[in-house]
Amino acid sequence: MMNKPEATVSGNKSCEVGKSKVRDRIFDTACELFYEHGIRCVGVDAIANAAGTNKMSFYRSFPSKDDLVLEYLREHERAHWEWWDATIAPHHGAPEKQIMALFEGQLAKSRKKDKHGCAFLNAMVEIRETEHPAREVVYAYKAETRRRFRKLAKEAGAQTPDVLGDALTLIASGNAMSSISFSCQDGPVVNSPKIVKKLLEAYLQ
Amino acid sequence: MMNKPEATVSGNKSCEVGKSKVRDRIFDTACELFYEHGIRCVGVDAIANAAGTNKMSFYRSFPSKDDLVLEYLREHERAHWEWWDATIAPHHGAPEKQIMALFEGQLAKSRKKDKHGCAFLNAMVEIRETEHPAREVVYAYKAETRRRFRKLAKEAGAQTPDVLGDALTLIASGNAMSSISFSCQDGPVVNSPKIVKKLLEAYLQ
DNA sequence: TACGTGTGTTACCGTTCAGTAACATGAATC
DNA sequence: GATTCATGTTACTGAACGGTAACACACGTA
Repeated sequence: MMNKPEATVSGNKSCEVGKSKVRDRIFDTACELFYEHGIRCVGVDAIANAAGTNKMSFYRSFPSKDDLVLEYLREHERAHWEWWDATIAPHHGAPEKQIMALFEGQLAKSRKKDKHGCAFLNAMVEIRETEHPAREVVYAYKAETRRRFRKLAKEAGAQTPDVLGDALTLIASGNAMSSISFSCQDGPVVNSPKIVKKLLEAYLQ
Repeated sequence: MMNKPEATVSGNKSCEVGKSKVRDRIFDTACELFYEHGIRCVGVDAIANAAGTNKMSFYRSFPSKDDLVLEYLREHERAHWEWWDATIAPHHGAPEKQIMALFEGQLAKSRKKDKHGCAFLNAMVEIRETEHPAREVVYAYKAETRRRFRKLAKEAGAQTPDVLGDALTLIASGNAMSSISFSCQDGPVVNSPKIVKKLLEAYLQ
């Protein structure tokens, strides 16, 4: 269980161009199902069927469900930082605006699709085996979030950047949590941009 | 599944005095195991064995695992509000102090035993069936938390008590989330009292 | 034509888990 | 002593799930 695959298929052309089509379909389907219904609720059979294939093809693409879960989290991680970078990019050199953009973006996302909370936290709750590699992805994600918020706070000129950074980290976490535990349309997340603005005022003189 | 039991045993003495001893042992054990390892990870057999009994005795006390889960959450709810009331009681009439006491208390708890996040949120992640009664307990808990923080903010004299209340709600949620996703000793939660103090200063003139 | 490769299909295995049936025991009560 | 009631014990059912074996087919390429 949980050993590195190193490619079951090794040197064929389709693999270099775009991996396998079936594999992609399975992976995309799994990501949706895992986020919407949870990791443990979604079986291998269900994923394969929803992807229009079957369990055997699943196991030709992924050595185990655990490997798929790990890949699912890594993909979430990648997409998240891509979103983060794209969100702050238009305000280069203006850390306060970057921070505001992040929280407005999070609010916008919470209105659309992120109805099931934070994929990383959900994974943490569902996977309790301490040695499971998925947990390290989550730890890394949380640590990186904190680091980035503290960095932004420092760039914004806060006297206590670590404290402001942690405040932003906590608000962001709280937002993610809200989206799963409140009927989404008017949870506390709607006030988070206002709150963050106030925090910035308070901590930047 | 999930029907009201209305007491399998009805009129014996031991039931009126202290319910059944076995039942209590099972329930206490289940609460610990559910919180530590998650609801889905802990089977009925494991609970019964850890409580020093067996599955049959379990099913004589609880009509189903789902009923036990529901009771587990209600117990968490009861204990939480008991803690809340006890925490703010010494500062009656001083809402600012009450708020600070809550967050200092949360920090103290996070240092001790709450290493596995928020029991309600965890349940929300593990139980995805929308019709499951456990979800309503969580919704109620979150709504009540928000209501209480907004009330405290109002009593403290905030111009925008709903916004300050939501800020406190978000920080508290973020704290709970931190305890599951950071190596606990120095997550952002350690700065939460400072942050809350700053928030109070900012919102109360 | 022959072959390799990716995929579909069916039928399995072994395990875990919620829940039940039937019976045994031991202590208190009448 | 007979009854009652809570509890223990063993064995079972049926379903879900992760994972595998064996075989069939279709298609492109040499």
